[in-house]
Amino acid sequence: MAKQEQQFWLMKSEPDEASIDTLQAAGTLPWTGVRNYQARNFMRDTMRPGDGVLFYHSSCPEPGIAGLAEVCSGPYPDPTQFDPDSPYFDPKSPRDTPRWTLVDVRFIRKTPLISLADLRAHPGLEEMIVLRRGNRLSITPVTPAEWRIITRELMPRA
DNA sequence: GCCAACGTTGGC
DNA sequence: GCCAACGTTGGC
Repeated sequence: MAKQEQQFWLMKSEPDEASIDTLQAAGTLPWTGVRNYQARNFMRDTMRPGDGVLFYHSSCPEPGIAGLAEVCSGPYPDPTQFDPDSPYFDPKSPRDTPRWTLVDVRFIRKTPLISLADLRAHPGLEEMIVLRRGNRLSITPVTPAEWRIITRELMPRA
């Protein structure tokens, strides 16, 4: 069987809810709460264990990449869609054909914050989806070239 | 708090 | 299937 190529992603999280420190403390976290079909489809159809993840802090005083993680499970139903006490409860999601799917993410390491300004200023990152005007997608693919630039040139040590 | 961008909903 | 209204995201 041919070895699958590693893929790369940027995943946004609001640090008030789950920061890189939350992930570090937990070790792994289920990526709950995604309620956007495009982002769900990435988790359900495309992500694989071992894929690299740029952990991004959004909607906070210092938005930017705060650490590295990796996908560590296959897709499975997001349990919060069935929990009436959860803010992510979706009463329209059928039990037998759950609407929302997630993957687990494992902590690798924290990094000094790479701000949006840092990303915008760095050659080779101009096309990153997260930098596009009006972008709201919480999970976006990162190209191997972008991953290499970010992890090798913007993250000191290793 | 503002507001641009964009996804979703629902009437028709 | 169109599209206006509405809600949410997320940087600033």
